[in-house]
Amino acid sequence: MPETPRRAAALTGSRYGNRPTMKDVAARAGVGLKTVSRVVNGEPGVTPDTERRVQEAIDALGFRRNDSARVLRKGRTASIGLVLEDLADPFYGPLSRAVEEVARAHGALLINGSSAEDPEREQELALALCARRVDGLVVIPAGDDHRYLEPEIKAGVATVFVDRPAGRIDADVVLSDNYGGARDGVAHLIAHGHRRIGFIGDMPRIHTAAERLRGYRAAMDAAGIPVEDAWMSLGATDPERVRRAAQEMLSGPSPVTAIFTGNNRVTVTVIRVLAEHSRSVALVGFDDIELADLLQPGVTVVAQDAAALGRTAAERLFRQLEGTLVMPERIELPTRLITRGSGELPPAD
Amino acid sequence: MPETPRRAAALTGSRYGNRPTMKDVAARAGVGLKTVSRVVNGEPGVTPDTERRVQEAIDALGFRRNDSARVLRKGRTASIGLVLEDLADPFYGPLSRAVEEVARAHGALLINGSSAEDPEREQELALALCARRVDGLVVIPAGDDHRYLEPEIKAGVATVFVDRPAGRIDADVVLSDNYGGARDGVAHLIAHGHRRIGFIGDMPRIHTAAERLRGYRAAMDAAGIPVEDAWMSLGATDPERVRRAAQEMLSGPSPVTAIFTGNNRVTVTVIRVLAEHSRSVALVGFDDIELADLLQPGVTVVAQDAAALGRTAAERLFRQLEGTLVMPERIELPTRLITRGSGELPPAD
DNA sequence: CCCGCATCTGACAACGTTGTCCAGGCTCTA
DNA sequence: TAGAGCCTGGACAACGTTGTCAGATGCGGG
Repeated sequence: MPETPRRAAALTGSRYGNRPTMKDVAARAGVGLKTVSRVVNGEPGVTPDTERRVQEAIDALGFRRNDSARVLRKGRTASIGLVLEDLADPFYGPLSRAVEEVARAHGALLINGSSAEDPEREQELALALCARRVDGLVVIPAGDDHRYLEPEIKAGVATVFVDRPAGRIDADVVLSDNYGGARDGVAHLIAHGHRRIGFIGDMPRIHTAAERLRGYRAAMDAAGIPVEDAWMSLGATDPERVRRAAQEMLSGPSPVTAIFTGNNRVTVTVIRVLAEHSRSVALVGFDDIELADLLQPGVTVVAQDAAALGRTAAERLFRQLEGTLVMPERIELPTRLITRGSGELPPAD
Repeated sequence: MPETPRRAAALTGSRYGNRPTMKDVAARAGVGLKTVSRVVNGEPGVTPDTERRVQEAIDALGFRRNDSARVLRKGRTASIGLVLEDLADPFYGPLSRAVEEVARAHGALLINGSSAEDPEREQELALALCARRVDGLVVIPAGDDHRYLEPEIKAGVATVFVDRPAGRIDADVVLSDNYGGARDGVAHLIAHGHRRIGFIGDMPRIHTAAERLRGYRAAMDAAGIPVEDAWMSLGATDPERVRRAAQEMLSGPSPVTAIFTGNNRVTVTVIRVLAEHSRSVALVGFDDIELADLLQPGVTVVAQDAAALGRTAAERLFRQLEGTLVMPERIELPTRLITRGSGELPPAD
């Protein structure tokens, strides 16, 4: 015997000590295998007396049904996958929670992972979830090509994209009105007398960033204000870059009197920069921020409803699973301008 | 035939259209089942030519290994469960993400769910995860009796509790130093001249809330300050209750000159109350808050490292799985006092 | 030319559950 | 009391994979 028993056990992977199975319960209760299955699943056709005997055996052995085997047999896992960008981002917390609540209402569990804005990692995660045979997938895309999901979708995995559209495939999408929200936010600044307005956003390859920039341009166009290149800055949202970008806009030959920020992380950094800045500068940010109302001045924002995004997407997912849905659809949720002071400051020049 | 084919398919749950299996791949490649398995798993002993044929068949059919079946056979799921209180709470985001990163490093996926601070839901969730045969469980307890997990732990499910200790069972626990942190925070207020200090915390049945209250009392005791009942308020952390509690403390016969808040949600509400309050009141809060530095004054906090809690717990979990751990242990992580202004205000009476 | 050995391949059982189907026992009625 | 019909219980196969083991193939040496 080349292996100790212990090592052998580790190799064959029989990790679960020796968990009792239905067979064990059946033996102990003196009934057939299928009868135990019936009791466990609350199926009819078992006399109270037999049921009691089986239940006693279950309790005595500490039996718990092995859902892996169940899944294999039934073909449905009662679980859905959520691929998002970063669980730790306060924007995705409520979204994630909303998806979870809908899943729970349908008796499903939620498996989730962060792509860290890396398309390759997104794909890896999504495919791992498919290999687990999740019933459905909610994806916040990091990449812009999702053809890798085509065979999965064809094989029956319900799929909904949120926050950003799918790339190069036809699928359900739930989005905020990024274009309209940004446009209205910038128009708000223009209405308060600003003309030199800066825009700081995320990398342009990210759909939401591009849309919000488009909204900014549209509002400026509509007001007949020519946009200078120095007023726009797109790129990574790390504090260093954003800080530099803001400082440059504020100090150039034609410094901006207002800034529109493209997402919550940018907004937070710009607030810091403005707090150190001598001149008063107006600010409107995309995404709401906790405590935004308590700052001096309060931060005016274009708020999206993250929970509604998640809820809508998950509900659509389960409707796909019910088979009542036919054509992929694009659903756009409105945003809401919340005025708190920073967006109503007059131009100071 | 009593059912239409379609309905029958729904009933038997053959959801996955007809996904190709290894058998299909084998047939198409003209090889044996096991050979396909070998190729898929990168096992040695397959000639390059055979491997190529198999690979072609895999690509042609769009085959993807069914991990449910694999799990059933191998006994390990390469997934761990995380039961937390609320995914949407900004405190749990980073914790969750940290657990995920460790899981990822070990090739495992993360399944998570929120207990909503409901012991019954915690149990339901934890047991559902065990039925899925997760390899391990990270639990942020809502309840105080975890004997229901005993059979699972005995059966080999690695288990670590975080943020709060397990109830009535012996298990690994990773905590912040709630007692010491609160004590130091209150001592900080005392050092700045306060004597009438209020404490607003979560429900006393929650371990962290009780520990932080204990820290408050210890600091007051150490300074020889008798605590009045009206200075302490424990209960749900909804804004209405907290608001009322704060207002009462500030307006009684001996109003407090400083408040220590028991967690992030309480702190946020109290900041709002103080912003409306005429007299200047000092504040130290447990848990850090985004933008706390930008408020006027900045909010002094006792910060815990949520990511470190998650990371430590998850690492311990995987060490349990490796079998290198023997005795359950209690790990306590230090907290850090961050002074920003609100905790250094002098008493105004 | 045949044997032995190494290498590659495939048949088969098993994982734990659920769906199908049939057997046996019971009750009720004619 | 016999037959019909219902109710309960159990034997068996199947889900898709992996571990075991034995068979097939090819090569080199005696």
